[in-house]
Amino acid sequence: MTSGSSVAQEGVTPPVGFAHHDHATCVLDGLSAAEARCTSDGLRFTPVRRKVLEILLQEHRALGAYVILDRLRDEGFGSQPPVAYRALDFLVTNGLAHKIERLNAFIACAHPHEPHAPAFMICRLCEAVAEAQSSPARGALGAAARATGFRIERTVVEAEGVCPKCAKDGPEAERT
Amino acid sequence: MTSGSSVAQEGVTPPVGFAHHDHATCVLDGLSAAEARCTSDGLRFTPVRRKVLEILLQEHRALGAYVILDRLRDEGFGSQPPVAYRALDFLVTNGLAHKIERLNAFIACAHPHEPHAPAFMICRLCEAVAEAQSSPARGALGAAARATGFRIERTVVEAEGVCPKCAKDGPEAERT
DNA sequence: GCCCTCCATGTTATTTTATAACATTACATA
DNA sequence: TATGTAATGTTATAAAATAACATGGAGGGC
Repeated sequence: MTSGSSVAQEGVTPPVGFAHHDHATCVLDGLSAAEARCTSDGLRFTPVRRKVLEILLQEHRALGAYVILDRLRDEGFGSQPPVAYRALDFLVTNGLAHKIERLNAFIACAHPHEPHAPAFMICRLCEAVAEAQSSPARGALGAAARATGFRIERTVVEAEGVCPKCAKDGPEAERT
Repeated sequence: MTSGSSVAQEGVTPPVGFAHHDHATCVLDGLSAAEARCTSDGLRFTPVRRKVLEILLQEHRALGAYVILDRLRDEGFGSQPPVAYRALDFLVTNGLAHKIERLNAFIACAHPHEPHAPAFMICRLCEAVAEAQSSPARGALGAAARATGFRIERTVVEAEGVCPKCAKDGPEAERT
């Protein structure tokens, strides 16, 4: 984070993921935030769940369940699909991770502290994913919902495009 | 919101799908709009593609590829997955249908005339889906993208919740 | 008309993603 | 320690999607 590169506009929490930052703290902060949340909510932050969150925190990209499963196997955990899916389900249910529907893949939550309606920016070149906040009820979708009487409970907001790094690295450069 | 159940607010095109309407015209209009589009763009609106669109138009809900495939088989078309996936790919590519990522399913486009950024409202009780327009670049997501230099090319906006009919039919009534 | 090319379709096989169902183990606490 | 509940391990299978190659049909150039 070189200063200024993630200036907040219009009160938006700046997204993590594209900008330079001390990545080690992402992992440590994420794990301790999760630990705190689970303790205060009476949830069990078991070794598999912790390991899956750690795997996710190590990247600012979405990982498929089977990639996670491979890494679990390498670490000596169970290696059958339900092991990964159950841990992911726990993390998603409790707001510690999100599913990127567009990719059928999962990513650690970047703002595990408060409840929020996440929005994602997915780079189609380097596959980086950054999480921002959305306010779906406030835009055109919210207006349409109010107009029809639809009650929104949950939203999926995902933008596909090109991240600043890839845009700069040369037009349409493929992933190295 | 009893009267004017599809009143446009804030310039929003009212979504089709939840309100009463002459459903036969959905199918006919959809097919002729598609026909027109294909003719003017030099695209081939073949029998399979037409049939898949017709299948989709018959419901205001998203259908999985394998449901579509079953119906194709019933009508004497090929019955292997690629048949359905290729037709769906054609329809989605050309804006005549959309994929609902959250459901891994497909729905006919409700506004095949102009290019648009679709947004969907998905009822978790009756599975109805209505299409609205979104302006993702204008809200919090757009602000985050501008703040980081992310270039948005395509958006997925899907709201899950309860449609007006199900909300009225009794709290939490399951689908009959 | 005939050939040629392109595009669409048909078909087989496989990959990727996800869950059902049941057995076993760990944890809490009465 | 007995007992209930939640988590994990394991087997099997379902659901969604695509790769790869063969066949067929519509149009254009000759």
